[in-house]
Amino acid sequence: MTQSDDPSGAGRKRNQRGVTMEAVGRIAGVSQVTVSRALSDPSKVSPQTMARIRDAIAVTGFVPNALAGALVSRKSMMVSALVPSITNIIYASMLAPFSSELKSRGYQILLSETGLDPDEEAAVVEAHLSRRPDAIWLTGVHHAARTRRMLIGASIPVVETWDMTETPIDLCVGFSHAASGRAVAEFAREAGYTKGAGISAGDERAQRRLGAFASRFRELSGCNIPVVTASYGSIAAGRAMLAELLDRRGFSGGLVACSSDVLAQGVLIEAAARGIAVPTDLAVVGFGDQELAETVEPGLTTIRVNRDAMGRIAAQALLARIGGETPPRDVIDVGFTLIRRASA
Amino acid sequence: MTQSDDPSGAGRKRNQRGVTMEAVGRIAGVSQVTVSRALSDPSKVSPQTMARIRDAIAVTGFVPNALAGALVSRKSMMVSALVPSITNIIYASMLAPFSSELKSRGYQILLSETGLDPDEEAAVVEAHLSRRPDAIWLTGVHHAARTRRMLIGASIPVVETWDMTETPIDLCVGFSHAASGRAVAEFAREAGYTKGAGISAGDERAQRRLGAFASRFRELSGCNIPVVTASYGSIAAGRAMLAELLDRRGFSGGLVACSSDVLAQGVLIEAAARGIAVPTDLAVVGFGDQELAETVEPGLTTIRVNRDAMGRIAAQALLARIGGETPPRDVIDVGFTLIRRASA
DNA sequence: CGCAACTATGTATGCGCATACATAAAAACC
DNA sequence: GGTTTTTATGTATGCGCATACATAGTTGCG
Repeated sequence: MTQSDDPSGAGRKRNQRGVTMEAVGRIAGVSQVTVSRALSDPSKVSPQTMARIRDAIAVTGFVPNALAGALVSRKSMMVSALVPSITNIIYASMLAPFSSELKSRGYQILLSETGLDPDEEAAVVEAHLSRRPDAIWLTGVHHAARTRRMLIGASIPVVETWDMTETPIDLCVGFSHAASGRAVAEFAREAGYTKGAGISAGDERAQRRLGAFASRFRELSGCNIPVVTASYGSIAAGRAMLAELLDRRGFSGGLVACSSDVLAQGVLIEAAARGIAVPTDLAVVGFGDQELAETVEPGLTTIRVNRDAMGRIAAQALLARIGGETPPRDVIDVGFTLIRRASA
Repeated sequence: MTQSDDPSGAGRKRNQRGVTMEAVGRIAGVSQVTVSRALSDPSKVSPQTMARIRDAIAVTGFVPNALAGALVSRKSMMVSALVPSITNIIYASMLAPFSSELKSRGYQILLSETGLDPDEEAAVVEAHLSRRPDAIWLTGVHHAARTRRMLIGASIPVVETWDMTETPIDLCVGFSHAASGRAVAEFAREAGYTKGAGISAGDERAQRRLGAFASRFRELSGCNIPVVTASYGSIAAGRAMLAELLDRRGFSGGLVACSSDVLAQGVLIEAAARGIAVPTDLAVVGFGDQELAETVEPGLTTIRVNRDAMGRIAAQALLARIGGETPPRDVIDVGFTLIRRASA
């Protein structure tokens, strides 16, 4: 018995701040279900009752317990989002439209960083699944076997983003990193650059872009080009890697493809510091089309990926799946565009 | 009766993918509680039983339902984080250490963007409280009255960050925006700048910084200085605002204080485009000490705020409160530092 | 050997809500 | 005016787990 052995009537002391629908109902003179209905579908409740319930809610400061609601209804109204890093604007800028699209439909975001390690991702996925999200967003398409198993077992909609695969766990919204690298090589050829080099960050996708760039460049020009790898894509790393190419790799000009705009900005700064003219003596191509690409001097030629669309489309695909629809395609390639500015 | 009227034995069809502790226990030959104990405190279960349970979990792919656990234990192991925008590196870089600190203690982050509108924040706070977080992080100290009421009513630890107040809802970890603005004015005086101007983003905290800068500048130099406001702190806005100052506000040199490093970068770019020498003809001071401040040319003089410490300290303060400790101080000022580089 | 203390497990219960089903009263219909 | 339909509400139930309490079996100790 929760209430009945509390003769004082108010039944309040049992837990300091636990206003429930039961308590609201008692004040409004109705039962718990009626309160529940008033909140989920006011048309099912008479206007007078509605008013009394509203007053009771205001008086008590009642906030419904979504945990209990989720437990019984099997709908948590939460969507998990797993990104490698929230401080990386690339991921954050996909997350923002994703999140806002879902918020407008009443969903909340359970966010975690996974780093770039598949095992860490698996642990995070497990923690998230224990919260019973209604859907889940993953960054990338390479996951631990256990991750795939858990996600399939959970039988919830899953969207993998920021990459392409023929075999999605469920849905995939992204683009081909290899194709973007090749596009830069093809641009280099068309623009007449016969020498080249690459600067990559250490993560697998960056290396895939630069690897594809280098091998396509070789196919088209017949010559091998140096690719150097920084552990992390910072401006400082971009400067250091250009120095490395020039001072120790025998690179002496041509087109430098970078795995991110930030690295490319470092290259521009180092070139300026050395008095190397861009694009005359050195051409630079970035990746990402962040704001800085347009504003640095010279403007940065780069690959634009529609991150906003990716976030939005991923959210819509999940919402459709949650609604039981079978989407026409499991895999959506949002593509990319090479934006030519002054740097190459 | 959940199981007993299912004569087929396995008792599985009732809900496609709902492996429960009950089901795991049936396979391992123990009861539901024993499974619960095995997971929460293995020392309470015999090694043989533990092994059987582990096998059963592996076979079924069981993932505990944290919603149910949270409902009964009244501990959700979730912490809410409310930030104005996740794409703003300022907030994201506080969030990252905050999140990682909490993750190491088993907490997950429920994240939402609030924008800069107090009413929107109130709605988000309500949605979060319905999920019964064990604590909550807010950005800023100005909230709707309803927000304060809800948070006090929820009786959970609350930390307000990225600002200072004498009257925190619960805890406050931040710094004084006004003091940072005054510090720039005092630096200007000491460095010998007698003329000045300000460029602010539209949000209240930015305006507070620039307002304090302008009034302190006036106190020290006796002259009024123009302050222009951009709705949003972008590079393009920084360029446009410098143009505005020069072309329409009669500003002709001296020190320009900007409410963010990004705006300051725009100023540097516009100055370069106009052939104005920095710092000789125009001195520039930013705010935030983002990576670009160190790498742009000339290096940007700016205010550094230890965002990493703020995130970490806020997390630790919340954890202490959750653990029932009474912290020595409710309000922690992490301060700021003026970093002098070449731009001023 | 007898009783206390401990170990390993089980039974009972309810967290707060949504859902299925039941019911009373009012409205609609021929 | 009686029957059907609709409206407004209530009763009963259980989601999956943690917690309090109960109960065998086991060990310790004088």
